[in-house]
Amino acid sequence: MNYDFSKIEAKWQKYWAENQTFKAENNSDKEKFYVLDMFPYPSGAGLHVGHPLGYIASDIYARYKRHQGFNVLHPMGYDSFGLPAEQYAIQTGQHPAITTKTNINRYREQLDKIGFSFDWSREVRTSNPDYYKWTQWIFIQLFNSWYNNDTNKAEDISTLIALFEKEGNATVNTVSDDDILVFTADEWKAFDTKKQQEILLQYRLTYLAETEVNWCPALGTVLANDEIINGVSERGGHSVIRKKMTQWSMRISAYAQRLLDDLNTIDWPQPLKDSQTNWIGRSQGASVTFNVLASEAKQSHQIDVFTTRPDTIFGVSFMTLAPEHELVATITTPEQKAEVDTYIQATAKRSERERMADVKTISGAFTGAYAEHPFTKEPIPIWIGDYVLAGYGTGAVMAVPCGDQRDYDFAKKFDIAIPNVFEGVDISEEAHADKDKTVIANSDFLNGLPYKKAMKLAIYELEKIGHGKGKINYRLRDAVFSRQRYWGEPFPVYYVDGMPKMIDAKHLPISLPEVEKYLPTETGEPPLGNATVWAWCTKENKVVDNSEINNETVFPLELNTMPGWAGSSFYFNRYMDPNNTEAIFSDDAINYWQDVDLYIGGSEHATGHLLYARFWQKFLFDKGVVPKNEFAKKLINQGMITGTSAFVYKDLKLYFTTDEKDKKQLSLNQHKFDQKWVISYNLLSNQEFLLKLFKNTKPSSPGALKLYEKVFNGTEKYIVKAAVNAIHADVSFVNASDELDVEAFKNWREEYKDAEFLLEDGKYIVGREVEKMSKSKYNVVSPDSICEEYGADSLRLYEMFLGPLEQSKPWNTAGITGTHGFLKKLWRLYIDDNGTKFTDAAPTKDNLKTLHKTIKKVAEDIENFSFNTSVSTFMICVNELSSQKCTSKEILEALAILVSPYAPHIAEELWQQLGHTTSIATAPFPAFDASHLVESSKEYPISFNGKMRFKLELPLDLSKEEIEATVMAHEKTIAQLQGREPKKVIVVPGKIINIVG
RNA sequence: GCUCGAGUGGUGGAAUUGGUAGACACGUUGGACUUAAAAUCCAAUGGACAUUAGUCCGUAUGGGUUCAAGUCCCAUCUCGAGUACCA
Repeated sequence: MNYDFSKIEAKWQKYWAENQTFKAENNSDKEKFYVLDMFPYPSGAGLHVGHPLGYIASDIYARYKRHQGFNVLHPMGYDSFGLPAEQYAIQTGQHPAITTKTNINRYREQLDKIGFSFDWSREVRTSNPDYYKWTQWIFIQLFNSWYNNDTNKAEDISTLIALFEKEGNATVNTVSDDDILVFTADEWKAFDTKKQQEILLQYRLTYLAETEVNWCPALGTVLANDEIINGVSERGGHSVIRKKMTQWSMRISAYAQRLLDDLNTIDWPQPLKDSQTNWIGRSQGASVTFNVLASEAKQSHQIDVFTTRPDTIFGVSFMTLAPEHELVATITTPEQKAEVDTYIQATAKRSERERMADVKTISGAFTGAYAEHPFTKEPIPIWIGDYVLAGYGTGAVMAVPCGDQRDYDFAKKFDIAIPNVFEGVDISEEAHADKDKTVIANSDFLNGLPYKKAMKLAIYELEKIGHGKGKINYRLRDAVFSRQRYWGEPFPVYYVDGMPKMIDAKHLPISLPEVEKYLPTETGEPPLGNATVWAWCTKENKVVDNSEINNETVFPLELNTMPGWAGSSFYFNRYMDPNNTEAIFSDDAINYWQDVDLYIGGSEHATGHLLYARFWQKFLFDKGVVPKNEFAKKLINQGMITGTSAFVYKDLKLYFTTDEKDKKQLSLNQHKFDQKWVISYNLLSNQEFLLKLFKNTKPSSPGALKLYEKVFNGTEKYIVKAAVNAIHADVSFVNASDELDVEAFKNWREEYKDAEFLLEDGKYIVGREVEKMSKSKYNVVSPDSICEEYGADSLRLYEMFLGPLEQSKPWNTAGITGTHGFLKKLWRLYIDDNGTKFTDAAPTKDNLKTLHKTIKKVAEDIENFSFNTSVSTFMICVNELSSQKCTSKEILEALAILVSPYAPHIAEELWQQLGHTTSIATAPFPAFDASHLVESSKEYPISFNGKMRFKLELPLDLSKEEIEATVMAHEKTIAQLQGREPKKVIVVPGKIINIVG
């Protein structure tokens, strides 16, 4: 009986589905283990072999944990709201729900073929109203909360109102909007409801505010900071401009410190933690207030700055404001107005991208105004410059040119003084930004102090005179939560007199309305503005026709939708109890499953999904909804699988040179053939071949003829070089030896129908290059085709065999014959043409040694996520057992279980052939017994001066002295030494012997 | 620029605490079987020299520590990822 993988795999996939083998129970005496994959966005292109890499790794781990007796939760679902489906809808009119469903079905089909042990009864789709009901629910919880810095957690908004009623807002310690009006308890009570609501919005964890946003005109929506890469949109690469809009925002800044601190409590990759740390961007320093010197006509103003170097405050020689700073217009003197206005206009025109690309150009303008130094009372000129960002800190800096390179460059350019406040430091060439070992000078009371002490004292003195205080600043901005798109979660929000009101949670979900067109309306409103049934009736508590809006009982609904990250910020919790209609999940479910034990996914989500999900988890933790402050204990980033592109070479041109290095001659003396040639890879550097080719096709043009004469009749020796155009060939036309199926290629590309292929040894060999897997490079390999040709087990093994999980590595289908051959060999260990081979024979010593060596290594490998090395271990094991002619059932049963997490189909089949009637999935993992590995002797490497010269088998119970004596007496040792007396003999029992001298 | 990661045969990679560099595969070469092909099996395969025995070189480069370095330290180069005027 042969290894018929397609029959076996179909059989067991059906068995698992019918028997719900991998259904996880929420009530179990077993210990829980939660293995999670980042759920995919179901794109129209389907999966390529790179996508399942992480899923295979997590599946191996999940299956291993089942063998270890855990109750394993291993779910899968779809992040099914998103831009591509909507873009497609705009182009074709097809409802995104339909495309999304089609894509999901295709994904499911592909996933099923690979044999994952997902509990599909728990599938979630973020675009499903049963699911986004809870996205909306969390939004309402955020709206009804504020952040209390005293208790350091989110609290219900009612506790804030109680505070206001008792003592106003002066003493409230919170994270809120910046420009907050201070009021007393009496004033609060006197405010009308609308005013009160406006004030509360400034404190809520999700709030509506006019913010400067990243507007992408091409996509017709705003983007979050993490959706912009190098100043253009992550999706599509469209330009992004800054624009003021009223938007929902999430007050993630309230959690900045906790998001930073708790990174220490989770086992996540360091690079990922680093990038979150970076993104949060905590910096410690002080805020300092400068008074603007009032010119006669004007009232006094103050400018707040944030600085990390209050110790250098005596080095301030000017101030710089962002061109957008609100005070610019007010303080600019009439004489400078024209210059300032010109500058502001010029910078406004430059896009974010230009500004970023052009860091070198220093530009700015003087406002004519002066501020007063808080200590020296000296006047300080106030400039504006676009190196100061409006969005960071206060949009203003105190410039200390001696200690900051940007300030230094600015001062040089505009000829501003550069006072030196560092002891013994030369600043004639550049600023001195180093903090350590720096001693402050020329700074009144700070003189002679090192950086740290000066910093403390400066803050103390600033506080004393009321001109500043210690402050911690974060780069992390509040996250814009509104998108002007159709295919996203609707907000459970309606507007009364311009103020947002939450729909009561019991009326959720608020389902996405139908629209005629998915584009913005003619008046520039988001696509939901096209909906005709999109108003909230407070009497009937349902969505009604827009015509019923009377702003008394029926009100307009919010037109924005939520961003892509909304639905993915809590799905891991929803999997615990995904079909619950009463609650986001039951108490039993969350208390049992708690959190994710292992999360596997791509590193591209470092500052998006993974930061937002941590934020929501912390919020839900504060509200007592979830028991854990962090949702995933351990996280692994799988590396990308790249493609191995194949190239053919056309448009052959020859260059002649007399010297390998003489590049000048290369550009002269060239000859292009008229023939339509496609030349094989190795011929490109074959002198003999190229010369012959040139000789045989004697050119007709005078120039080329001259060259011909020179090369063949001249006295000088020429080196010939080929230049070609490389074009991609579909990788499916290329075999394991890089040989191109020329006929298939010709049929694929009409224009090469009559081209002449210059072959080597009768073959056309392609060039190879590693590139990202993409349709346009014709290097995409789909898992379906691999499953069809080699089987899912071969695919699973091969994906793991390619290399370490975290590393990126190129895919080359050629190598899969290795793991496929292994499975055949494994099969033959159990079954051959005459049927099953296993017997009740007692295992031999060698059998046991091989098995237990394998058990030990594989268990260690899985725990360390070193899946590639286990595959080699299996190969070694099967090679050894084969040559031992092992037929022992005891050994073969254990081996089937070991292999089962990696190659589950063949393992199930062998398990059944061995006589079992239940699935192998929960068979206990074989126990390791070290006694089988105990050796009595060791083949010692004998080194001379560190170089291994020969090996010697010696009993392990010899003492150091005995070993040394035996080795020194050995004939090969004597031969090596050739009469020399060794200086030293190092003996490490059980390891090595090194003879020095 | 800054931060992090990585450089090992023709290729993917192994070497877990400093102790036999190149496991395991792919590819290549030769052989067996076959009318032939596929499949399968056997052997060789880092480089150079050598009839053999063996010798020398070899983990990006240059130094260092050590009886012993792919592994530790210093410097340099190259590639990849993230980030980018963050005051």
